Amino acid sequence: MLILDVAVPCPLRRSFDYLPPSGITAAEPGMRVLVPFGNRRLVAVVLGCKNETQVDHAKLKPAIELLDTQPTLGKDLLALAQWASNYYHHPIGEVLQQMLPVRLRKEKPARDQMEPHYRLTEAGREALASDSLGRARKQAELLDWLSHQQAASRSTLKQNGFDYPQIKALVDKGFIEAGDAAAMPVTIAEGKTLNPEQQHAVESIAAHAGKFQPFLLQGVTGSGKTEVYLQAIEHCVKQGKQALVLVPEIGLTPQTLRRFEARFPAQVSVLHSGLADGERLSDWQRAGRGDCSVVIGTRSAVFTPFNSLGLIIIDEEHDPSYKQQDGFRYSARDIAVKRAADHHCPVVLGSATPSLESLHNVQQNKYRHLLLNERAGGAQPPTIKLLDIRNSELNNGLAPDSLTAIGETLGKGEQALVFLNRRGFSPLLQCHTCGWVGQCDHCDVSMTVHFGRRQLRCHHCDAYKPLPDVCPDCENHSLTFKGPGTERLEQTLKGAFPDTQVIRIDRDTTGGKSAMSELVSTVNEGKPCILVGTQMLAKGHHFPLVTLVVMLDIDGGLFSPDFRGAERAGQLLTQVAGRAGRAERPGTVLIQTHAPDHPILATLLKQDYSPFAERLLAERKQLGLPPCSFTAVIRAEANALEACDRFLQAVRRDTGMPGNGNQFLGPLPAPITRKANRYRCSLILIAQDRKQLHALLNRARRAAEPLKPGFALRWTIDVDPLEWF
DNA sequence: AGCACGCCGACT
DNA sequence: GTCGGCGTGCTC
Repeated sequence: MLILDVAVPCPLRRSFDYLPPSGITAAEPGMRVLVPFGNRRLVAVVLGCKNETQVDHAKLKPAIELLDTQPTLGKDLLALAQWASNYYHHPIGEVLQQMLPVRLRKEKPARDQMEPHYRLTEAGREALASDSLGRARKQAELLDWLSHQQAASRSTLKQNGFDYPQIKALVDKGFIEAGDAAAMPVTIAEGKTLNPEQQHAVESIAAHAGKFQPFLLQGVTGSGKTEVYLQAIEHCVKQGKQALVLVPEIGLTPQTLRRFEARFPAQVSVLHSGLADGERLSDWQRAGRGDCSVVIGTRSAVFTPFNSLGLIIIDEEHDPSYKQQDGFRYSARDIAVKRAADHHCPVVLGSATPSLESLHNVQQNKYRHLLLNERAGGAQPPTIKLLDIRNSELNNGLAPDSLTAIGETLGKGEQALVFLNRRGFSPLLQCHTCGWVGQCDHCDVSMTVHFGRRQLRCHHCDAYKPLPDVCPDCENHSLTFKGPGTERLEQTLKGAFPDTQVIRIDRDTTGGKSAMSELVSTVNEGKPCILVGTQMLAKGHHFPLVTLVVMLDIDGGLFSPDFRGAERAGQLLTQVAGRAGRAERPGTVLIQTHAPDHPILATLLKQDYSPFAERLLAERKQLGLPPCSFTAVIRAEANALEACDRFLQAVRRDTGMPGNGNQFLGPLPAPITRKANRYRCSLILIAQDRKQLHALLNRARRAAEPLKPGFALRWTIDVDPLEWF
């Protein structure tokens, strides 16, 4: 009797046995099946076939329908899912569900989505040369654009502002033709000349083709990491293999994308969250067929199927967006390294400010270190100055010296950037008469004032209410704003420099689809202006005319209760500093601080990230914290704090004594105890090696599962957590 | 996670 | 008298 072992997308840490659908006598692992589950129908994945089952035959149900004729998930991805399920202690069914593109999670049968690729015909080339399109301006633009690209898919054309009617018109005129991606010629555009450091990096990576080897490519801003990626990919593609490039969530800027597309015409697939499900599926399948050479994508792209994977690149590898922060809490960076090992290929982790994890791996000789210290075009590193603001009169967070410096910068016809990692007008609304503060009804935090919207908003849940005119308690007109946010800074700066454009960049001003790129292009028109923004400013985008950066609240990171606070602060500072000054214009970074003698700032002042990181690493070693130890967090969430605490106490007790340097921390209540009306506690597990951590987690799981908390209590496991709460 | 089953308060 | 609140238990 044929029995299917099936992974069902539900939070249960096991698979389920089913009889095959009627008429089906064979199924392969990796195929999707539609199964009855409880009283629902779910798309599940076949893990394997067997002849017998422990399950009572009366309970056994037949599957409804086999949805694939070919396995959707190949052996490699299936094995990766099993590995990830064990590593992250997450149910296999949910892991597999995350691997599938959204389209394939639904019960429609899979159909290969072949997206046509367009290229110029001879007639088109002549038409372009003779400028014969006349009034059809958009069509002429398309033709011109395509002539530089060799070929492009419909979605690529759409991304570049060309619509289907224009494509159709040109096809009808015979100026362009459609074809399969596979039939498109693999061409590679000429690369730039490399400096010796870049050359060495590319050669090292290329020399390890076909072998598993991680590289940490550490290069200061402007040192040309991308060119190294491109040429390493070129080697890979020339051997007929595919490359995967992972970028942080906001790192997929149009500039970056264009650079890849220009180099590998018609060979790049893009996978990111903004894509429509259909487009996503088509690029996913295209990669699986081997019809593209390069896949660029954010976190989930690490699960893209490949025909022949030859290289993985993880850009800005320190970026926290690689770690999924809910549900299946995987790290795309770590999974990418595992995938490279499975596929016997090199993997490059690139960053100007590497994570301590990766630097530790270099020290352990697991990763090879490639350094790029030279800045392209001989640009000078910025000068970093500390501004002691103790006892200084601040104007909404800005020190007088900062304002002076901004004025001087504008006077020189240059641009200034003011960085504050706090959006909104003010983080606190308080009554000067009775002391009332605007607090969230659902979380233990104060609400942020959003002046433009005349609202109080909670930054931890989606609560908001109208901004009161008088104190809700004592009805006096004595409400005051405590502390600045980016919105307030914008106002202050507009007041101080009335003739200068102030551009604010944060989540509130970049909400629209193209808002961000519009703001960026306004800045890069080159007129003197002041940029105000949150950490969105620190990533991805280049502002070549910014010569002054002012950082307002670095202290928060330095004294953060989170053990990664200092690492984050240092990375942020280095990245933001990298925004200042290019080529011929040296930059200045002003750091406002109450702790000018802080040793971490002192180390960073030398304008070198490496000694700073080494110092932190030594500290982590001494304290037995990651990456010098291995951690996991069990979090509990319920309507009452006591319930969480009691549950985690019980888990800790039933897990037993860890010993040998392995230990528990907690249960500890989260610093923001109540969030969206839920109370949260963490139990932290610290182990001396990976194996012990997993042994500990297995025991904890066995302890937690039968506890049946009884209340509406939810608990989760987070392996290699970025935060303890 | 869903979804059903089951046992106690304010409504036509 | 019932509609519906969410506590608890199950899913091959």
